[in-house]
Amino acid sequence: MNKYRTHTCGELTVKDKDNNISLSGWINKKRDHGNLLFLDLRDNYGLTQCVIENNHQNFKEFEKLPLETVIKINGKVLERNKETVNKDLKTGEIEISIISYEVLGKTQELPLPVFSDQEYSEEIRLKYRFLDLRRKKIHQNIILRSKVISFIRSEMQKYGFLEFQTPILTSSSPEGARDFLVPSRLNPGKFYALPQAPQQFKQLIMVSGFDKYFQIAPCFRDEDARADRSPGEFYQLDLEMSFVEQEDIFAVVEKLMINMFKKFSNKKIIYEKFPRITYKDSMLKYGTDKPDLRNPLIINEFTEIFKRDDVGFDIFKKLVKNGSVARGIITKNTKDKPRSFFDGIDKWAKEEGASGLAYFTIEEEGSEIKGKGPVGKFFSSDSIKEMMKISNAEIGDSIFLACGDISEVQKITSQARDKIGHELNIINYDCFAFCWIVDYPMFEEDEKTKKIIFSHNPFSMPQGDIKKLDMSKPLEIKAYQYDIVCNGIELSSGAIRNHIPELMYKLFSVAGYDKKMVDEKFSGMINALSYGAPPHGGIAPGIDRIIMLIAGEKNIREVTMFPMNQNAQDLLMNAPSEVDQQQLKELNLSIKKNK
RNA sequence: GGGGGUGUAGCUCAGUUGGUUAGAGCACGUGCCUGUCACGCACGGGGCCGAGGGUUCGAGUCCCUUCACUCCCGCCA
Repeated sequence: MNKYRTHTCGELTVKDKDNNISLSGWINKKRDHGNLLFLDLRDNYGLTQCVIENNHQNFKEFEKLPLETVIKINGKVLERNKETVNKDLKTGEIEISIISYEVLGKTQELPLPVFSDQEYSEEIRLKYRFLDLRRKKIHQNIILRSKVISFIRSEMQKYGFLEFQTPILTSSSPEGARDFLVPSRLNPGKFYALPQAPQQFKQLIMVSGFDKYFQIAPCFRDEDARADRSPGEFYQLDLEMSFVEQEDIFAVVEKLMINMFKKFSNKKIIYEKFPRITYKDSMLKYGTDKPDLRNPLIINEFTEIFKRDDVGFDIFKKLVKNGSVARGIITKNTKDKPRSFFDGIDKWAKEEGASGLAYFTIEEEGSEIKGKGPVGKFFSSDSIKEMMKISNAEIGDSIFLACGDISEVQKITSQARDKIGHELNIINYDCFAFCWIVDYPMFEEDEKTKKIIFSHNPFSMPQGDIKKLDMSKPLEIKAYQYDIVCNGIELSSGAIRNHIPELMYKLFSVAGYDKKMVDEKFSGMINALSYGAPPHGGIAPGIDRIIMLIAGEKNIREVTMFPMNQNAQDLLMNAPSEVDQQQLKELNLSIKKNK
């Protein structure tokens, strides 16, 4: 028999009535009636009410045990009478009459209460993460995470994927995020880098003939944090398949996502066949490549309107003349919304750093269509009709307008979609809206340097006839590159890879890398592709974000056991920390002190 | 690197227009209480009001600097 317990705190029922049992766990809560004391004992599995009376020889001493003390209780299972049953507890029909007990782990005064639904500062939560993790909600989130990961493993195996590990100490790559570097003792002056993703390795696995690979892969990127982005490290479901096209990848991932979200969440999945939206359309209609499709609002292109002679909105007309674009959002039937609603949106836009949002409401006076609102008077009846045609707007709807350079307008209209949708309460938050964003451009122009750079992954396969690709117009080349987005959160990106070395050199040369540089920086990859590489492709959904969505959490720390804070510090383990001079010496490093 | 928010008891927070001894709930301590499940009641201990400087007769409150946490922008192929 186990020394500490015969049962867990979540399993005893009336069936165990009159049995002598023992439980071990934490004192979750005490209710001390002076001559009678109730104690809720908690472990990973649940809560059991234990009771002790003042005729017990240790009653006085027992009363003094602080919350969160770990104790073992020997006792007898009693059926509760009808009036005292607690329906909220699995074990609510019984209680344990305490015969004897033993303190297994004492506690100091708690820096944060475990039994409470209060919110605590991140600093205290992270410093005492082991206490925080005892709390119900986050404890359940972490268990959910474990279950989701197990589910992924078994599904992937069912689909015929093999799980492999890839190196953690690897080489620095010139593209992408900042690397974490690890100095090499045996190779003074040289560094390993932690992988930003196992990108090259998974391609090498395909070249090695393994056909279908997956891994719950740790990824390391030295970039600043966000609510949905852990600093330092995160996990991806990294997968890669040989002899496949884009559609084959989509089929596997859609199946996995739908099975997973259905199994672990009750929220509705709006589109079981994920809609495909081209990057170009997404940027136009939603102003971003991670649209939240729960929101019905759509951005409309109105630039041409401001070239008309019967539109007198001079600020926008002038901007448009100089190459700016004008786009707008229609809100349905908002003619009776108070002025404060419209001005609130405008004010908000200004706070977001935009020059504000102009607006008017479409109204009918007699048979005349008119714009009502601060800028309504600048639009002729015909021009409003044209805008209504473009946007399917009707009488009683309102139009919010932004004008500026294209990236500025995309940004503010995208944010305005969220803001207005939220204010109008037209977003159904109780569902999942997945979509694929497809046809990403291979290259883009760096806004500052005006250089041509890879827009996503340099290893992606360009679309079209490979032999006829026009490298003189690189910005027109699309790639077999795709993202999954759910509820406005980018879950993953992937691509069909370029497995043809000559084509790789060509594409790299467009981005300013000559053959020598490519050979040097990507020697492993290029070399491998030169010895018979299969066509292949893959994707890498972010595990942490998937769990965030399923758990309904807004912050990634709520689904991460031991996260770092925003400054990439681990307050529990005190990392990063200074190291001994001796360690530095062995690594051939010296620290330059900042003044 | 830039912008916003927050910082008051162990924890979560209140603190008015600058005004005398800085409050509440939980936790902790003492006492009472035999059916609670957020048990109840009474009493008590506990404060560098994030730190530093300034304005003022007087600063938790106003100003400046700085630190911490957080959200956002940049960044994240």
